[in-house]
Amino acid sequence: MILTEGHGQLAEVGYARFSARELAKRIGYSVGTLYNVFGSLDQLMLAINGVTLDGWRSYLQTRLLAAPPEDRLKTAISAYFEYAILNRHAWTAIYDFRLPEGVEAPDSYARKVEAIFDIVIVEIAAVLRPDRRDRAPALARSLLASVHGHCFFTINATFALLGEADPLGAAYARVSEAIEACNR
Amino acid sequence: MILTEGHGQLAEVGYARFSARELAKRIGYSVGTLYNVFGSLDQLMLAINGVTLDGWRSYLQTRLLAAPPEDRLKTAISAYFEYAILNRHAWTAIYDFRLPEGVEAPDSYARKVEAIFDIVIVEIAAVLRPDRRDRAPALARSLLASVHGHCFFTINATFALLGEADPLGAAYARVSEAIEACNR
DNA sequence: AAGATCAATTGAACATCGTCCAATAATTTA
DNA sequence: TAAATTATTGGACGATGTTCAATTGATCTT
Repeated sequence: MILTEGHGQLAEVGYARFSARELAKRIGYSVGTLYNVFGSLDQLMLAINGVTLDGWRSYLQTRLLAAPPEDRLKTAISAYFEYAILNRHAWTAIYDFRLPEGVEAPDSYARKVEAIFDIVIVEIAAVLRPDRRDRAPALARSLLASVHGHCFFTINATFALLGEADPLGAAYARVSEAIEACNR
Repeated sequence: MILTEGHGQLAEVGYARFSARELAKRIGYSVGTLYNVFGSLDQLMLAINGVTLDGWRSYLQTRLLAAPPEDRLKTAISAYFEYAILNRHAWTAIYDFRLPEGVEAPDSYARKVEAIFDIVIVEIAAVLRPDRRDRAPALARSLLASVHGHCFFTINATFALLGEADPLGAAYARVSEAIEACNR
């Protein structure tokens, strides 16, 4: 309940204007309680970003459920963009927020990231030649990065600045080429 | 001088811990002066990120000057990564910082981004079939996004978390495939 | 040289933030 | 019921972005 409200506030105002005090006000507790529960703002942010990751994974899964077999990859990429655009602030907060140097994210958080990654691995593997399926994880990582770049440049207006009219199409083209190259 | 010192502070402490008051202290002026000169923290950040963009472009150009003709693209991608890694904090600040909604970056800033983009266009065009050279701008935008994604996941530890051992190699593979596909 | 005009610079004041922690309230245990 | 444990509070602290009347410094006029 703290987390859903926190996620809500983050989605509204964005990472830069997110405030623990404001969240405390919204859930009807005092600031101190938030700190007793989470220990620090960093841990709270981590937990809220975890909610976003869960929602993102869930969105991808739902969209893929209704995807025609021949269009699953396109659906996955579209869903990636859609969630980011529909949840601009929460999505960008995943990348805006960084743990202090040296501190690394707990396993629970890493698993949420891996869960999204795993969805993509399956889809990539499905379109690879059977004897090349072992390349799916590495290819999925790389294509996830490519799609992320396209999505990020869409959301932070870099593409708009450069006059790119079809970021989604470009992302899909790059993914298709890579898979084709791997299957050749 | 304000800007170089500001860029220095940003490179040291990172965007999250950057402070106008601290910068004022470093340059021997008061906070108010900083605001008189730049109007707001946003404008100051924009100007400092502009310094980073200039440095980045300059780094790319320098590295390309010494690049063997057959390896120019690989050099460009490597240089992209190198600058980001060598200037973690300043580089990530380009993406951490965002203007308030509705406000867009001034032309001077857009031109700095385009300058980096233009460097890549030239290199892409050089490896495209002459009759496909018109695709260079769009392809450059897309490949820049792909490389950015790989670089970003390298720096924010997503790749480390996923066990990716060779992000640069992956980025280069994706770029090569796209160019090959375009030339086919 | 003195006075007047303009520009540059200051730093205190304000609201807000993350963080801490002794004090208080609520609940559980004995 | 009394004691012990847990949950919650909210004021205090230092630091932040931002503003702006007051001050200093420079330039020009006469």
